[in-house]
Amino acid sequence: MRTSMKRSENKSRYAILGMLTIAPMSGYDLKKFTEKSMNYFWNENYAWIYPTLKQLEQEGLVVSSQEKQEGRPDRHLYTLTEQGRAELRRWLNEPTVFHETPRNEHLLKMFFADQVPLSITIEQMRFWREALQNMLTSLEDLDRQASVVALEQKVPQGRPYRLLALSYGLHMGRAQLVWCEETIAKLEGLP
Amino acid sequence: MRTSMKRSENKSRYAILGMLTIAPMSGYDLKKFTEKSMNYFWNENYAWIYPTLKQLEQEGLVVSSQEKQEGRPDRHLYTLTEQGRAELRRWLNEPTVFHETPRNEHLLKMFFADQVPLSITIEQMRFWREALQNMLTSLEDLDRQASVVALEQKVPQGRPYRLLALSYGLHMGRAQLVWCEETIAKLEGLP
DNA sequence: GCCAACATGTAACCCGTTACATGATTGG
DNA sequence: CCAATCATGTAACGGGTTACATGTTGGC
Repeated sequence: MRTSMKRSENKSRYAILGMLTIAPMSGYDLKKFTEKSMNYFWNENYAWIYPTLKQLEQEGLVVSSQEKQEGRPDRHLYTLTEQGRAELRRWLNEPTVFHETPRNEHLLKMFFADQVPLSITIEQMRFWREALQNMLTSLEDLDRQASVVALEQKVPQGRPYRLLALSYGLHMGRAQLVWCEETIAKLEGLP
Repeated sequence: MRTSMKRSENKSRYAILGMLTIAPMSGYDLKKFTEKSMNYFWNENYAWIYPTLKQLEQEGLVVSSQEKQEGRPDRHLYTLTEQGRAELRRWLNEPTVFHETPRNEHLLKMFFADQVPLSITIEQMRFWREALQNMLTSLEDLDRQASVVALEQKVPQGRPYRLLALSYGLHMGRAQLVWCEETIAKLEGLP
C-alpha cells in the first residue's frame, strides 16, 4: 500500500463512495457493479479498490463489518458513514475540470495511414467497427433492463440520472459507429 | 531518465515516429504539432518526448543533427531512419487492441446526482456544455484550414486520412453536444 | 474432472504529469 | 516592461495495471 494517498486526485474514492450510497458492498461487489452498470464510462480494479477501501475506513468515510461464510473467505462489507456522504456531496458540488484528451490509438493509426497500403487501413477499420458494434449491442441490452435497475437502485422518482448517463453511452456509441461506417465506405470507394 | 523503457507498450514512440514522416522535427516542434493538429485525440508532453527521442536514437530509429542558433539553445532536429519507418509500419500493421474505458468524471457525477439538488446538476451540465462548445468550435476552425494542411503534409492525393480523423472528432463533438443539450432540456423540465 | 465464480489481498512496474531549472528574444 | 515564445532537459511523484498468491464451491 502506498505510503501516502493524496486526497484530491484519486477519483476512485468518489466512485466507491457513490456506489455505497446504493447499498453496502464488498470490494468484490464494487468491482462487479462497475463492470455491470458503469463499464461504458468507468472501470475499477481490485488492486486499487482494496487499498482505497482501507484508506476510506481510516478516514471514517466508511465502516466495515465482517460477514462470516462457510468455506469461503469472509466478506468485508463496507457501509457509507454520514461523513462519507458529506464528502461525496462536497465532490459532487465541485466544478468538474474538463478532462484531458483521451488518447485514441485507432485514430493515431488513421493519421499516419499513408505509410501502409490502403487495404491494411480498411482491415483495421472493419476490426474497429466490429468491436464498436459489440459494445453498442451490450449497451442496448443494458438499456432494456435499465428502467428496472434504476428503480431498484432507489433513485428518486422522476430523476432518471442513471438512464441519462446510459443515454450518453448510446449517443457516443452510435456516433462512433456512424463515423466508422461512413469512413469504411469512403475508403472502399478509393482507387 | 528511466532505467529501462519497455519496447512494447509506449505509444508515444509511434506518435513521434509518425510525426517524423512529415518532416524532421525537434522535441519542441513535436509538442507544438500535437497541440495544433492532433489535440482532439492525442497529447504529448516534454517530460516524455525528450527521453523517448533519446531512446529512439539509441535504437537507430531516428538520427539527430544540431542546428546552431544565435542566443538560443541549439535545436536538436530528429530525422526518421529507414529502420524507424519500418518500425512504424510494423505497428501500423498490428491489429489494434480495443482501448479501455476512458473514465468520464462528468458522467460519474451524473450517475450519483441523486445525492445533490437538481439545480447543482443543471449547473454542472451547463458548464460541461460550454466546454464542449468551445472544443467543437476550435475543431471546426481546424477543419476550415485542414484541406490546406493535409496537402502540405504530403499525404498521397485522394487519401484524406487526416481529414477522416478530423471528421471523427467532429462527429464525437457534435454527438456530445447533442446529448448535453437534450439532457439539460430534460433536467430543466423536471419538477 | 475442470473451469468459472467467489473472495481478498500485495509487489512490482510502467506510463505520464507536475514542478523545477535555465535563459534569450520578440511583440504588444 | 512584461508576457509569450523559443528551447531543452531532470526529479519526484502519483495513479493505475499486471502479475502473483491462495483456496473453496458449484455447475457442466
